[in-house]
Amino acid sequence: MNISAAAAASGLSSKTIRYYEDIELIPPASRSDNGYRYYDVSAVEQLRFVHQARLVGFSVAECRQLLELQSNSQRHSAHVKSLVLEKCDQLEQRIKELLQMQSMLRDLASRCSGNEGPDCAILDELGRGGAHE
Amino acid sequence: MNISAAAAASGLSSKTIRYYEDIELIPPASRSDNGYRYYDVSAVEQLRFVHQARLVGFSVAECRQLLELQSNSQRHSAHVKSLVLEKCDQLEQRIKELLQMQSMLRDLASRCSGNEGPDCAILDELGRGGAHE
DNA sequence: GCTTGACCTTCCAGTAACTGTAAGGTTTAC
DNA sequence: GTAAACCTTACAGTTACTGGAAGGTCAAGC
Repeated sequence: MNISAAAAASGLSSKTIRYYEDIELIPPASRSDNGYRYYDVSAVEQLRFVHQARLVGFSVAECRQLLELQSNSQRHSAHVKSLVLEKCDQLEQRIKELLQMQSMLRDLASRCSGNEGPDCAILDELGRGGAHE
Repeated sequence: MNISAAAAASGLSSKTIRYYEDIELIPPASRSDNGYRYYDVSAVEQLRFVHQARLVGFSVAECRQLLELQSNSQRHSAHVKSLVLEKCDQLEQRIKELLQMQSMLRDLASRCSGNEGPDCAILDELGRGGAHE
């Protein structure tokens, strides 16, 4: 299939597939006589693999690692699992940070009357370095 | 005070302060005779303002808006408040996404035995596009 | 046979928000 | 007088794409 069909089947965009080939995350696609990229079932599966890995939060560099593990029959599944659990922890950390930001924002909003006048506790607090907690 | 003292007082790095000046987020700092940037109390307050706004999740472009509002005595505090509440919603959305990623990862991890063998449900699932939910 | 639209190709630039590094001037302390 | 610790500018690199230009190819319809 051509690149746009492979894109549809994998969930990536054509542009992104070309980009991944460019940075050598995936091997160069084979080509039809006209020079168009051509993808078979296993190539599409690899694209889907990368797409899914990105969706759950792995960076492109980490996807590279995962692809290496996938093609390595000497791998230990414990290694793969530890990458997943580590990513889990990173997400947890990030979620905590976002929750804290959100609570600071809610706190700021609650102090502001939100009317037609210029007096604003939010601006005052930010200027004083007042986003605490 | 010099830039490094201003950095310490505002929470930004010297590099970041120069960068903000470069992109005209903040006005050019005044200069001492030797050409060094010089910051007075109100300049530092502005730096702190930006730092705090970034900390709670505003983009640089949004910081620009906030600084404009801060310097505009005709502002309505309702406007500021609505920016804060909107950012709150965006954070909530992002947190939901991260939670979902995390739950997909946990699900993947739970299916993998994590031992010395190569068989790995995580790699299988990613290849099948199996990170669902 | 020709045109039109939807594909495909490559290549280069831009995005966000910095950070790193190089090359060099200044100040301060010993 | 020299070394450490500042400061300056300018340019490249990071992450993960996305947009756009310029041009080749293919299938359908007239």
